[in-house]
Amino acid sequence: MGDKWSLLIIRDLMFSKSCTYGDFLKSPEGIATNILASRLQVLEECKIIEKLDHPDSKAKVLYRLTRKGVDLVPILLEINLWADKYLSIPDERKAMVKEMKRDKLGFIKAMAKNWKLEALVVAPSPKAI
Amino acid sequence: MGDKWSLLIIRDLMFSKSCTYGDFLKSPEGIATNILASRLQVLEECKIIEKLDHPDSKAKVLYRLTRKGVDLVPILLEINLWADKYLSIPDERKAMVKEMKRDKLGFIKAMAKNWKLEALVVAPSPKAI
DNA sequence: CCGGATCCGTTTCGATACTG
DNA sequence: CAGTATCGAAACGGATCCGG
Repeated sequence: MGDKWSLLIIRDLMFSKSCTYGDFLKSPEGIATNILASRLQVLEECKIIEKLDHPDSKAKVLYRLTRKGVDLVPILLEINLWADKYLSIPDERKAMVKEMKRDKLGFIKAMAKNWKLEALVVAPSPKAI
Repeated sequence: MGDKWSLLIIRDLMFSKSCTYGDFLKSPEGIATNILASRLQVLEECKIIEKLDHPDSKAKVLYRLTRKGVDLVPILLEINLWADKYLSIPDERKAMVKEMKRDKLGFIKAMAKNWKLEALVVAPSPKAI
């Protein structure tokens, strides 16, 4: 499951707000629908992501990183740092990389914490508030 | 160049003593000769590895990580830590992972240092001494 | 509409045999 | 030893169709 597309899905889950099938499709790299579906399935079987019912509509599905998935953050972080040094990085991600550099451990902890918060926030629909 | 085989080549260069075409072929994963050749070429084009003449024989070729390649160490390290937590790791690598955990920064620095030493050691043939 | 599944032409991969 | 050549198998990707 360490292929290009899986990595991009994980990246989107971590660093963008992407969490639905449609979100991943919109990613600039342009994944095909069949590839996306198969990768999501593999990642779910590996227990790196999990499916949740979307609070708003039955037709939507939420994807979320599991603990095993969140533990991939340090790897993605190092990849970002390397890419920042040797490749060109999209502007929108520069601030994040800067923060990674400034406080690596803090960044990782913040990510893990965000995940717990989001678990609570997602459950009740915004409309229900 | 972030595919399975390229990663394994880099891993071998970093953590095993592998540095020739033949060494990589002997890796337990069993890469095919044509794939190996193509990946070595790509990695060289990306300036992650470089070719050197083998000091002993014209027929041999040494591959070595460049600075850009050595800078991948933190990524491989984090992958090892994750794999150690969630997958089963070969016994021979357990000691190394333990050392990585104990002193992450020290490990990375040691790797970088080793590289400079090896650069000096490799140049003159052992026979010439 | 959203989340997929299916079909199909094209590209890439990879095992083996072979060459310098 | 360090690679090419060949060729079947697998993966990709685009378009389209299906179910809730």
